[in-house]
Amino acid sequence: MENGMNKVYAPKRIEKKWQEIWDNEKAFAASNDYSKPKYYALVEFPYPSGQGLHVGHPRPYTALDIVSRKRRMQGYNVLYPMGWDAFGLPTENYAIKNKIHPKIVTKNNVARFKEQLHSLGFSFDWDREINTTDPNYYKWTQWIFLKLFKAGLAYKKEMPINWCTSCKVGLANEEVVNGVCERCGSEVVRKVKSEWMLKITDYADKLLEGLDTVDYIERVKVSQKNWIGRSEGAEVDFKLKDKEDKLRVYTTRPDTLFGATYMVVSPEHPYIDQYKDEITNWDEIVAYREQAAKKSDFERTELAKEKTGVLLGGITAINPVNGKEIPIWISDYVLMTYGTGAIMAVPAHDDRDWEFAKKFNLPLIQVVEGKNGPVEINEAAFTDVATGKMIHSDFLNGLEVTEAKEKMKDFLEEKGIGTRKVNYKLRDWVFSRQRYWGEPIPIVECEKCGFVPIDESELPLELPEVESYMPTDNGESPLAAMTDWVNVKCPCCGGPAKRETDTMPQWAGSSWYFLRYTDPTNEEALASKEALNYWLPVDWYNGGMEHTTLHLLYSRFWHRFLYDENVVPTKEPYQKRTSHGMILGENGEKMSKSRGNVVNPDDIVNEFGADTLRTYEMFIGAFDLSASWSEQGVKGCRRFLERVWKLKELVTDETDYSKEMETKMHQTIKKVTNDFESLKFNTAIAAMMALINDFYKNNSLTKGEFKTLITLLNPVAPHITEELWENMGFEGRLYQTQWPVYDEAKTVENTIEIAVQINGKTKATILVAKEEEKDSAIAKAKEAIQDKLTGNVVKEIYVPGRIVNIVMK
RNA sequence: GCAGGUGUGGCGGAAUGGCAGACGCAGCAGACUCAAAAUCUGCCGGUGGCAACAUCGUGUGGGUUCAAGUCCCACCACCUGCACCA
Repeated sequence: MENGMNKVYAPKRIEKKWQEIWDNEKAFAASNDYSKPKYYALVEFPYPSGQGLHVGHPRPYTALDIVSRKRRMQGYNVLYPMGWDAFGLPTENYAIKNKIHPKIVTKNNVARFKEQLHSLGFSFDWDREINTTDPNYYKWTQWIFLKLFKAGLAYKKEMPINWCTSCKVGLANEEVVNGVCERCGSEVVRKVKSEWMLKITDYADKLLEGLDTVDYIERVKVSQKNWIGRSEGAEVDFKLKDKEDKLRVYTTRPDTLFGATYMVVSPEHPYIDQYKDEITNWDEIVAYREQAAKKSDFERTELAKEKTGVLLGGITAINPVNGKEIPIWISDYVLMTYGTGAIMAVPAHDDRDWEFAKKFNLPLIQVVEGKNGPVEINEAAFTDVATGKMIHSDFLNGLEVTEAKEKMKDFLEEKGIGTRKVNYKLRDWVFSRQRYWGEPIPIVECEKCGFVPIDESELPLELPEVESYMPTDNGESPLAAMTDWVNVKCPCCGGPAKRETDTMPQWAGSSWYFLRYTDPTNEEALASKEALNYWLPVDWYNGGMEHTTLHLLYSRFWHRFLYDENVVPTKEPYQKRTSHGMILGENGEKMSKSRGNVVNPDDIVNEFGADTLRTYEMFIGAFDLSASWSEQGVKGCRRFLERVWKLKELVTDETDYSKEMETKMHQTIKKVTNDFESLKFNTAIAAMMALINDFYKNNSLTKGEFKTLITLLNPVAPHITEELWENMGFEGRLYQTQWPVYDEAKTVENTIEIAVQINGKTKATILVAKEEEKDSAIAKAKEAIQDKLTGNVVKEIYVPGRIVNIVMK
């Protein structure tokens, strides 16, 4: 029991001791006993960078560690796994620079990360560790790709890539900073390359509908919806004057068709070349197209969005509803990649069209007015759909906008000049990378048979050893230089063929990793049916806001596809999704080397201990908001743990709760239990701080009270509490103990202090019984404020347990 | 511009429509100490008052209510995404 060494709280010794014990006892291994209730808690697995663990990593890890530890004590079979999202650019760039195999770089980084995570005492099930760069893992990433290919969801397409003119390398968007190469600062241009694409757009509606069935925090749902960007409208055909061809446009406002005064096509629209001979100002058009093509994404978004354009001379269109002849313009505010690449412009009721019309002096025709009469359209476009009423629109006149939309759609379909149409902002997923450090795409290109998938039995298709990890001069992956790897026989006809040399993006391995954790060593399948049936869906997934669009959408897409292929049992992978806020430097700025405000978690563990770091990161503030680091705050948490440690000297032999502390104990259990499940770790810790302040005030506490306290605190500070448990001679291990339960009836004090107010202002407080009747409560209240009852009492309000309010005139 | 979020002491932050500022940090005073650190005790939103107490106070302006940080309307500021998607 008590010995000299344990007089002083020494986290270094205690933490190492318990980490070893937990490892040896496999304390946190998820069981394969599928009869127990399960709980699957998941945090985004890290990219093992060369910098090691950042002080931001432990925030979400500790949060779900708390939930996992608590759930285990409540009798759940908990799966809380960890792994490595280890393919990626920084590793590859490091490998290029230092001429080390990325495999070795990854191995070293993983070892460092693992040691750091281990030192923080997370209850991960290390037996289920996975690594996306392990061929036994990416075998199944490739397997899923083959399934997508066979289902017609993977295809090749010419796409522009970012090309650094100096490095002669294709760059990821993240490597292009302000239009120049991040590494060398040279100009980055567009270069067209044939790329693998995944047809995520086929799943737009399914991904949208699925959101209604899951419990994601609101802003995550909203950004998923915005990213998919569904809009309902119509496609309408405008006849070209004196031609057979029709110019098809997409619009969400078919109701405003009578207000169309011109049309705009994107600079890449095929009609421009098709009618080259009839266009009267061809030179002008060519010049404009060149200028538009040169604009980088940076210029299109960051710079002033002054409208530009040229008139398409010699060609006009006919408005199908009123037969009016209108001009056609070319402008880069119309995108070829959305809708039909052409629009009808209604400047009176669309901000962009209005701006364009003002600049080029084009006419405005108002077709919608306000509910209560005319509105001015010469100052700004009138775009209010909710209150608009149709005018100057023939058969639509007098209708509200929403009615007019439907009536016009019916009309268009009846007359055969248009159809209802749904569009999405979501684009297909560019799946190729011209890089070495990624999963090889398991496809062979045969001159005769085209793209042929390799046979499943040949998976994993492993990365070959190469001399250099540099992409080639013409922008191809380093794999392209490996001719004996590239040249193969066609699996289909046996003729000469070439392997695909592009690799998959980092998003691939992370799109299904949560499935592998359920059965990480399975060689027959990505996971067994039994394991998937039992563990899915993930009950709680937490990750950063930066992943709420792409990673979340991509993994939901793959999961839904695997559901359709009958591989997984649930439509949605994650039942609940939360996001944590960033941890900023002491100065309130983002932590970065250049700002010199980076905090290394190792230093905190060394100086204060892992339990202090964990407690501090949970106490720092609301979990979903960003928070600034404070060394003083860390010290405060260490002080709290010291006070918990020293409490053992005040513990009596009594095993029950004491009379005076009983209510407080039940209240604290209730608060901590609920707060842990609703991300309110800061208030849970505050409640425990308040509890020990009471113990110190009383200068004593019972064994039962201490037991409950350290059990409640265990998920937050697992080492110190386990040590105290052992010191006190309590039975077994703390991590194997039952989570404390509270009695609702005992969470309310028998005598309560309530406020007495006059006209809502507190004047005094009185003591009343838990079930005090209204009459006697009011009588007591009046007695307490006797001298202030000077007016006519018009109303007496009693809220049991809260207040008495006397309303006087 | 659109969407989402946030505005409360010196600071981080608490408050199912019911005593605003729990808990922590910093600060001040005291105890212990030769001294410092650590620890312990007390105080700690503003103004007035020796005090009891009074009065103001949750970004701004209105409103609903016996009662508003909390609900409604209109604004302001900051943060985070998306950004010419017809």
